[in-house]
Amino acid sequence: MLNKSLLKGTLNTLVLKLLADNGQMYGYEIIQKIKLATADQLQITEGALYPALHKLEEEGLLTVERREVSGRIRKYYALSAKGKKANTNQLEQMQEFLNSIQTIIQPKAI
Amino acid sequence: MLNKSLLKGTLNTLVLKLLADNGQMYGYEIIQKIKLATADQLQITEGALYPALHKLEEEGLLTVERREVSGRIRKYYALSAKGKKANTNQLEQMQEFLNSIQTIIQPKAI
DNA sequence: TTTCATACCTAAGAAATTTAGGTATGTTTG
DNA sequence: CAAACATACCTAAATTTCTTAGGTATGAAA
Repeated sequence: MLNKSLLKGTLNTLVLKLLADNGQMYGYEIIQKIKLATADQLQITEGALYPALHKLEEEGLLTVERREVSGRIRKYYALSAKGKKANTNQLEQMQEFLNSIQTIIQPKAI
Repeated sequence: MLNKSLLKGTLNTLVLKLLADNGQMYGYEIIQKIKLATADQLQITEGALYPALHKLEEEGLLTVERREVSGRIRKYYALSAKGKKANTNQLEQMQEFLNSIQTIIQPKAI
């Protein structure tokens, strides 16, 4: 597990991107997916994800649909039109941010 | 200027790396260097940097030396032995973190 | 002589996350 | 079959990190 403070500020962007790629997902699934995709390097906590999802929904970036699957209730989230635009913007910004970081942390970059 | 929330958690690592590359720097210089190196994309505020430097010093990662240059006082910071180790570790973690992020945000990565 | 750049600082508030709980059902295992 | 584990949701207090918005002081430029 990486330094947790590195994660700050990236969660929303990751969530939007995952929903853009997968159409719809529920919270628990998002957590597992990130763990799996990063070989356990990134472990999102439920205490971070659920409030983040609620906020994104409140802001109109996500739509929700409650569905019962094998006795348990899942809340499936998907991108709204506004969410799709936000995803595009945030991915762009994230990429520029990563490039900026790289210019500094690459050996003898400056 | 990029989304500011993306910066969270990366400042310490950037500072350590800059000091590792440049030997010693003072606060104001660090801010200018980051601006320059990232073509104004990353703008560290003084309110973020100075407390961060104080904390790193308090933790024993940095050493300080006050020097007067052309009528003004500068506080030159450099890495301690502990700071050098921290730099190495944090760079490694940062790189893994960036890789993790990339596996998710690259088009159709999952 | 006023403005801008340099150079340091702090404190209140906001934002994002961690930690540490809680509830409940289904599945696996000893 | 009972206990443990996995699934699936949730919240609230505390912590960390950063922004915002000040403040002080000197030197250079307009």
